[in-house]
Amino acid sequence: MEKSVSSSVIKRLPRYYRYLGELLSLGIERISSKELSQRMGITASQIRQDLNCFGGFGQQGYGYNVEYLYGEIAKILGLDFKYKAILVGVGNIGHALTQNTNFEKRGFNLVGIFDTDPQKIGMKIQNLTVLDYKEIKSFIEAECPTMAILSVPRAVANQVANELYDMGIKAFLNFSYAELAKRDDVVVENIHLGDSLMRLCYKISEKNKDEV
Amino acid sequence: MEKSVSSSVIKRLPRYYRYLGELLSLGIERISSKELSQRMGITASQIRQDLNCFGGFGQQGYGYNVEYLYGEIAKILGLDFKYKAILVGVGNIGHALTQNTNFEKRGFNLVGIFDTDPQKIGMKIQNLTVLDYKEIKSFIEAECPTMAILSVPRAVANQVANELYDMGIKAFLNFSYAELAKRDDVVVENIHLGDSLMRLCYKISEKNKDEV
DNA sequence: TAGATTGTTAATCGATTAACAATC
DNA sequence: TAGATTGTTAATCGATTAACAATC
Repeated sequence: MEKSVSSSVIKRLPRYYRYLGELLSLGIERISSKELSQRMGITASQIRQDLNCFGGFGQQGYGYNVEYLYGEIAKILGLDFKYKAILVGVGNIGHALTQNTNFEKRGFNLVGIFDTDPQKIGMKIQNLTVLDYKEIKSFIEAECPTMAILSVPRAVANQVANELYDMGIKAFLNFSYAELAKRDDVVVENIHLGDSLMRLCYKISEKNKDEV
Repeated sequence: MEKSVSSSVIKRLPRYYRYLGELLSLGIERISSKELSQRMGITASQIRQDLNCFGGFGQQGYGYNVEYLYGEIAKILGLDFKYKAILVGVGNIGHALTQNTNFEKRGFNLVGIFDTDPQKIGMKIQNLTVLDYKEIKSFIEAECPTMAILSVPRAVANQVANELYDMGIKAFLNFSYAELAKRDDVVVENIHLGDSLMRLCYKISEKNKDEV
């Protein structure tokens, strides 16, 4: 029904949200697109265009109320509703995630952790106990989580994703180096650390070339 | 001197590299832009345009030799040269990184790990001992690392980055939630896990709207 | 040679920036 | 009211796709 918002805009939303959160914590009440643009290093035009994809949140001659806009972006992102999430694979990255990430602040509620390794099953992580992956089906049926964080080895990533899909999970945060097969009714965010390293490597190499 | 390649193209390079690596391990010798485009879910035109930013790696009527192209992209990315990297901050994420990431394959060589926490200093991680952050200056002077992985708390991220900059480090892989101040002679890759979570949250919320 | 597929130019599409009337 | 700044339309810019001549 609604005209869908371009992915370029979506990618910038969390960054706006972060900056506004910072302004808020600094006690700044209002901000103009011009000042925000200077802080963020983008154009004021882009900020106004981006925000107007979702509605008019500002006021002519005044700018934007920081607290209000912060709240509105939270609503746009869907952070006001906490989706249930499970973590599949307690590797180092999976483990690190549970410790570092404030899921609650980013729209999620971690409700279950799974692994196949007997050494890990039973471990306490945060306020949760690592469960046997064999129990995941009944768990999902009972709890109906929306999202799964995939932190399993590359070789089994697609198989696990398919199993979870069949159990009803249609959203993935994918840390595995595998590329998940695309499906129309599934949303995925990939975090490929290796790709980031390679891009950085490229940038360093380019810079060095220029200097020589 | 060279016309610089657009960042849209750069972003795709690691993905090409991954796909080619996979083809290589499958024993596939040659591939046309058409077939690769189908596998990757992009257009053949885009693949040819992207590659031709760097040179003509294919052959009319034949396509691309997988092994050759794989090697060429590695060169473009700079993976053939191993830049020395240090890890600053042995939080969970920092620790996880050292275990999971095959730095060698992505252009880097991890040569030092630093923290300020006495409990962590002296720990053995991989083949390295965690050193006191106080010693980092002399270490950098001796080893001349190119890149630093910043895995420190948000509050000190910019301060640490500035210190490292003054010691000569001009490339950062930033895991901290802070946004590093931009400098002309510094290259940065940011990994903001929180942003990925929020984007996923947005996508889930949008999907749910459509279904209602 | 005929067929296939590249490299490259031209056409299209989308995203960003600029401009300005509306309005607080 | 005058000044500031938005929301929005128009202009520009860049990236993607299509087309095709070159060539293996």
